[in-house]
Amino acid sequence: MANKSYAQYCGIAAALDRVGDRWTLLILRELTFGEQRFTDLRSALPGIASNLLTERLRDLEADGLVEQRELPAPAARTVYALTASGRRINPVLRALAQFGLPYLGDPGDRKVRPRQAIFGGLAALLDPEAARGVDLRVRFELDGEELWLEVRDGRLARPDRTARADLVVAGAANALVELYRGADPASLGDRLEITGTRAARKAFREIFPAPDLSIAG
Amino acid sequence: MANKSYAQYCGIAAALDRVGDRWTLLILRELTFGEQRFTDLRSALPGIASNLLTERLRDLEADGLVEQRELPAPAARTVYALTASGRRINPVLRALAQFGLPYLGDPGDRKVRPRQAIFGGLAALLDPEAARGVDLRVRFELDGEELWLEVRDGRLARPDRTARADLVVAGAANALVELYRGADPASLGDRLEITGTRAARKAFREIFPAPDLSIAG
DNA sequence: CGGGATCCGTTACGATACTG
DNA sequence: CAGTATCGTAACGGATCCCG
Repeated sequence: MANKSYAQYCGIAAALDRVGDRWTLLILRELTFGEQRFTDLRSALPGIASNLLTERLRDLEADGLVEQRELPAPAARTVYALTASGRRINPVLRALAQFGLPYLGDPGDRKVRPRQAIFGGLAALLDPEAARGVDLRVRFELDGEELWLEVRDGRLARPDRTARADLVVAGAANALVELYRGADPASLGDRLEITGTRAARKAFREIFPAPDLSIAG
Repeated sequence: MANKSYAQYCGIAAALDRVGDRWTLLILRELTFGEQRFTDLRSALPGIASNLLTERLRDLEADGLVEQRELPAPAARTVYALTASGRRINPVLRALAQFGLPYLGDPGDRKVRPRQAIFGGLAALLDPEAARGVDLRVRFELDGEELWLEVRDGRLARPDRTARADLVVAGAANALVELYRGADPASLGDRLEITGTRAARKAFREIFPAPDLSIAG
C-alpha cells in the first residue's frame, strides 16, 4: 500500500491498512455499483490524479479486493470489479454513509453529485429489521435518468428490469433529497411523483426510513 | 480538516471528510473505550507525531465529535471524550473491525497490541440477531489484566463490576485470539480457562461467533 | 510528568503533460 | 481509452524543546 501500515494487532487498523488511504473507499464505492472502466472511475472521482487512481487500483488488486476483467471483442476493453473479498467492504460503506448523512447540506450547493449518489444513499438507509422478508421493486426516473432498486427477501438485489415495478418515483432528484432531509411533502409540489399501491408506498417508507438529522454538529 | 474535502454530495464522502484522515479513526477507536488523556492516546497510537495528534483532536473538536473535559482537582488534567455525535462513529468502527479481522495474522508477530484490542475485537463480533434479548456478564482475566464485558438486552453496556459474572475467561490473551482464529480448543491446553454454566458458555459462543476467516486474500 | 509547539527531512498527493 | 512521467506543494514522521 501507499501509506505506512499502522502495524497494530487490531481489526480496525488492519482494515485501514487496506482501505484507509485517500480515495480508496470512494473507489470501492464506485465499484459496488458494478464493473467500471478506468475512465468511468476517473469521471466519478473528480480531483483524483490518474497516476493515483492507477496506484490505488494496483494496491487493491494486490490485496485481492479488486480484479481486472477483459471484456470480449469487439470493444475489447478492461474493466475493474470487486472480488468476493472486496464485496465484504459493503457494510463499511453503509456505516459510513449513515454516519455522513447528517453532514450533507442542501442539495443545491456546488458539490459534485455522483450519478449513483441517490441509489447509494438509499441503500445505506435500508433498515434490515423493517425489511425482513419484504419484496419490493422500485423504479426511479430522476432528472431523466432511470434507476432500479430491488429488495428481495429483505436484502438489496440486482434489479430485474424486465419485471413490473411496485413503485415508481419520478421527478427531480433534488426533491427526493429534500424529502429525505425532512421537507414537507406538500412543499415539493409536482417536482416528485410517487406512483404505486398504498401498501408499496408504506413498505418503502418503512424499509428506507428518513434518518434523524438532528445530530449534526 | 487537514486534507482537502472530496466535495461530493454523498454520505460516504461527507463521512470521510470528517474521519477519513490518517489516524483519525484510530483516535476515535481509543475514545470509544472512554475518556483519554493526550498521553494515553499517544501511547496507544505508536508512531503518531504529537503535533499530528493535536491537529486531529482540534479537527474532531471543530466537527463536534470530540470534546475536552477538565477533571477536577487535585490532579486537574484535561481529557478527551466522544460527544453524542462522536459516538455515532461506532457502527463504522465495528464494520471496519469485521472487515479487517481476516487480515490479522498470527498473534505472535511483532505488531503492537492495543490494550483494548481483545475487547474491541469481541465487541465487533457481537451478532445482534443472536444477542436479541440476552443478558450476559463476562469477566476476562487475560495476561493479568482484568476486563469486563456486559451484554444487556442484546446490546453492549457499561459493565457493572459489582455484580457477579456469568462467565470468567482467564489465561493468555493469545490463546483467546488463537481460539477465535480457528484453533482446536484442546490444543490450547491450560493456557485458557473458561468458567461458567453450560448455558452461559453457549450464549457466549452464539453472541460472539467466530468469524469466517476463509475470505482473506 | 502531562500537554503540547517548533523545526526539518521524507513521503504522498495533485496538476499537468505526454504516450501506446 | 488507459494509463506513464514529471514536478511543485502539502502532509506526515521523528526529534527536540518549551512551559506549567
